[in-house]
Amino acid sequence: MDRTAETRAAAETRRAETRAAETRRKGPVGRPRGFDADEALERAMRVFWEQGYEGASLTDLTSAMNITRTSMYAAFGNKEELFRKALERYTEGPASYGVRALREPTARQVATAFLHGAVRATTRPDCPAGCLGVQGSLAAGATGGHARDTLAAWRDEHTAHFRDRLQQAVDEGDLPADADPGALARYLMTVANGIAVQAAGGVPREELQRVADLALRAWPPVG
Amino acid sequence: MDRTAETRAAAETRRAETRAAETRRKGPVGRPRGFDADEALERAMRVFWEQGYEGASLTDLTSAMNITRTSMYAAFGNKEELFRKALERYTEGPASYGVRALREPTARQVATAFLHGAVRATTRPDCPAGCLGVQGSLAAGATGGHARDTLAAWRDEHTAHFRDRLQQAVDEGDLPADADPGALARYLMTVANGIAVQAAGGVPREELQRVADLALRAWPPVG
DNA sequence: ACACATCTGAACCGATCGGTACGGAAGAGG
DNA sequence: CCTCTTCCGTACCGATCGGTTCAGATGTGT
Repeated sequence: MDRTAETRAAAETRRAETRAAETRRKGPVGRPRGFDADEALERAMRVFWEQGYEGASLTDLTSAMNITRTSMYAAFGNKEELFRKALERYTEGPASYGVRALREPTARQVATAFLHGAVRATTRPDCPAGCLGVQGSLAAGATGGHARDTLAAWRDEHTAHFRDRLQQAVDEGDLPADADPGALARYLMTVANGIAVQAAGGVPREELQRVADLALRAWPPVG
Repeated sequence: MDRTAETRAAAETRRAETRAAETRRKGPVGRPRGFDADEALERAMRVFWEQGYEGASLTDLTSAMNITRTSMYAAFGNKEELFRKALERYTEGPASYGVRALREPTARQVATAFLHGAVRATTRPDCPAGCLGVQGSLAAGATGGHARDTLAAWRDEHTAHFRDRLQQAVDEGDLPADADPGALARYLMTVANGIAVQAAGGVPREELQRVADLALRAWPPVG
C-alpha cells in the first residue's frame, strides 16, 4: 500500500517535471486512452450504488466499465479512489436534487423539494433503488444477497404489524376515519430506519430524540 | 453447499431415528457442549450488528464467541443460519421495544413508544450504534471502514448545508424564531435516509410519496 | 471398565479478494 | 521511418474468504 502510493506519487512528480521542463505540451503524449473515462465512472457509480462498496468486486466493476483491471487502476488509482470519484459524480448527478432544494425560496419549499426529490431519486426505474450515500455500505454482494433480502422482509413484516395495529385504532375511533394505517405504519418505519442510519453514523442520542419528537408532530389528532 | 445441507439433514434424521428407536433418552448422549450456546449467540449478534453480515467474517465471529469454527458449524449450521438466529435474538432482545410499542393503548402512544424506543435502542452506549435490521447489511468490515466513514461524513456535510439554509430562513422570518434549524435539518436527512432504506427494500414510489407528504405535516408554520 | 457419541483444535480446501509485473500493441512527435 | 510514451491484456501475487475433514480428547450411559 505504501509502495503503491509512493510509486504513484513518484510517477506524478516525474510527469509534472517533464511537463515543466518542456515548458508546454500540446496534448498528452503517448497512446491515448481507449475508453471514455466519464462513461466508465458512470457505470462504476451504478455498480457501487447497487452493490455497495464491499459488495462490488473489482471484477464486477471493471466488467461493467468494459475495461481491464489495469486500465481502471491507471485511470482512477484504486478501488477506494474510484468509489470517492463515483460518490462525487453521484452528488452532482442523481443526488443533485439536494443542492437544488437548497435554492428554493421558502423553508417549506426547501423541505418539500428535498423529500420529494429523495423519493424520485431513490425510486427511478432506470437506476438502482435507494441512495448511494446510504447503501454504499448497505447493499451487499453475491454472498450477502440472502441477508439483505431477509432484512428487507424483516422490516416489511414489522411494518405490517404496525399497520394492523393502526387499523385497529381507526376502527376504535382512536385515529381519524380517513387516516391511512398503511401509510402511517410506513412512515413510522421510515423514520425509525432513518434514525438507525443517523445513529450508525455517530449522531448522538439527544439530537435523535429531537428528531423523533419532531416526527411525532405529523401524527394525526384523535379522530 | 448441497453436500453440506444433505449431510446435516442426514445427521438430524439419523439422530431423530435413534431417539425414536430407543423411545426415551434422559440427556443428550456423548460429550456435552463446552460453551454456553446462548452467550455465544449473543456475542455473534453483536458482531453482526456492528459489522453487518458480509463484514463479519467467520474469524471475527468465532473469536468473539470464544469457540472454534467447527464448534460454530456444529452448533448453528453455517454463517447464514447463525445470522438468522442472531436476528431472532435481536428481535426478542434489543428490538423488543417494537412489539412492546404495539401494546400501547392509543395510536399516538404506539407511535411515540416506537420512535422513542428506536432512539434508545440505536444509541445505547453498551451496544453497537444503529439497528441490526438496517445495517445488518449497512455496516462494513475492515476494508469497508473507510467507505462507511466517507458516507457518514457525506451525510453530515449535507445536513450542515440544510442547517445553514434553515438558519437563514429563521433570520428572514420564514420560520418561527424558536425553530431549531439543526433539528429540522437532521429531521429532513433522517426521513430521506429512511426513504432510501425503504426504497432499497423494494417499497414502491407511490407509497414513499405518501410517507414524504406525511413527514411534511410536521413542518412548522411560517413564523 | 467399556463402547460410543460428541466436542475440539488445527490443518487444509478451492474460490475469490484487491492489487501488480510484464511484455506486446498502438498512437503521437520528431 | 524511428523513438518514445502510454495503454491494454494476461497471468500472477499473497491474503483472506466460507466451509470441511480428521485425529484425538472428553464426558455419558451401560
